[in-house]
Amino acid sequence: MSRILIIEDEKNLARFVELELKHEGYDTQVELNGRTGLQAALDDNFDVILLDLMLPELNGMEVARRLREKKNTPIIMMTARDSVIDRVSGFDHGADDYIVKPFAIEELLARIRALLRRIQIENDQQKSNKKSVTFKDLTIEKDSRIVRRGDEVINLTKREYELLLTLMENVDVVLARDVLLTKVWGYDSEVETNVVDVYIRYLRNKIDRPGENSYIQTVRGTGYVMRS
Amino acid sequence: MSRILIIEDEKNLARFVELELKHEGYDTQVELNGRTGLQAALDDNFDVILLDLMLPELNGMEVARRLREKKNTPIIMMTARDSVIDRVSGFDHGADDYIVKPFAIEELLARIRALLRRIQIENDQQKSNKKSVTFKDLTIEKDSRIVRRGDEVINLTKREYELLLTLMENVDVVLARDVLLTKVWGYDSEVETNVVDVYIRYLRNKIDRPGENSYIQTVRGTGYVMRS
DNA sequence: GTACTTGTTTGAAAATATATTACAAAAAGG
DNA sequence: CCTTTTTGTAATATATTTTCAAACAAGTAC
Repeated sequence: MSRILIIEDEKNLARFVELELKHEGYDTQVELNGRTGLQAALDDNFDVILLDLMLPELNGMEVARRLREKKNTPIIMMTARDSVIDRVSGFDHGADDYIVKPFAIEELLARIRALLRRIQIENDQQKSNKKSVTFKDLTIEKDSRIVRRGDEVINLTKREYELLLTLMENVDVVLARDVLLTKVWGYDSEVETNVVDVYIRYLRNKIDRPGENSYIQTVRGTGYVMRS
Repeated sequence: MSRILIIEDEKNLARFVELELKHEGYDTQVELNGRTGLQAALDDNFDVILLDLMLPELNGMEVARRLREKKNTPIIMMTARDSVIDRVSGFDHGADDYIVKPFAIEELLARIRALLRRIQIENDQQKSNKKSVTFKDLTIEKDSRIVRRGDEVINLTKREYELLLTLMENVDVVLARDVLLTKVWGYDSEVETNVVDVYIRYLRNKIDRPGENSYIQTVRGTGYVMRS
């Protein structure tokens, strides 16, 4: 079930849209001003955000801009009647679609469906599309499988490479040993979890510089993480 | 078993719906007008209220509005087809879903199930789905497991972290020692309840500032709580 | 005030988690 | 085949955490 955040200060409209969306089976949340709306959008992972342009405390444009610094949650901007300028700058600030008030609920529903579909397709494509991954001065070129620390090329074995890639594709997410095990060794692997530790050590030997803190942090009792 | 209140003046329809709901295993009660319906809804704790829009003595909109002043019992509004205009124009009545008469009983059942599920999920999820949790100037980022008091990062062990998270996901709820034990140490843990006290102390040492009141309050004879 | 209950603090032992190492088995590359 | 490299295991060492229990402090009831 898709989750939709409604940021709208006109309570009646917010309530009405919420009801309609729930009726359609979406999971919704309403925030009545820009500040709490932005907070909710950052704290939580919504599939779509319906964002009013005119908001108290923090206007819609500003909410979109600040959200975009951290996240790519798709935004449908709700603007007052035909202000073309708003439209243009709305897109500039990271809206993915817009709808002009007053609108028929059916049109909104159609736009949400279209956006969800579009995002879905983009996501599928994008995952396999990123060509390189970076963490500080470490880079991985996926096509060539070349790993560099600064200018220096680092030779990794297959397992080492995949373990590092997994960690680097999840910067700031603590990954438990068994998660790493299924991601790198496969869901049906029957190796001891200790191999993860051993490979972390191999990686640390190859990528870290003596005296400096390791790029790969241990979170005792939980797993490993590369912290930005 | 879920309890459902049916507020509907057409006796045949009310009777039919009641029968079907009982057949599905719900516990039901019927009220035939708005006044007694509202009274019943206030007096008793139902899981869902089926509310007809057109009612004698007090119409559905008014029932919903007055109920909402006191309670958040989920409401499914039953509207006639031609009152669709009502919902579009300014309605602020506090329904959680609606169904248009005449409806197939299966649709009603599906909407009740969906609503019950939604409520359930909302209750749990608001806690566990968020990426971060906040209490005053304390924040927890769940992915990275980083805990901050203001700008300062606080290092917690696994147990400390889970205990704090549990307390912060239940702000203003007093949690008994044995509840904390099952939530943090697991339902089959066999440690003394005193370890909870010990860990509360560790947490206080790490998160409180000298001279200030502790963020974690003791409720003598009961347990601990973080009060907002 | 005294007895009693409940919560706090402590230090040390026990349990656990992680790091490190050496080595054998398996795979890859000639 | 033989050599080299990679992979996984197991044992040991080290570091950290968890737990317990006892002493102490603070409330509560009489």
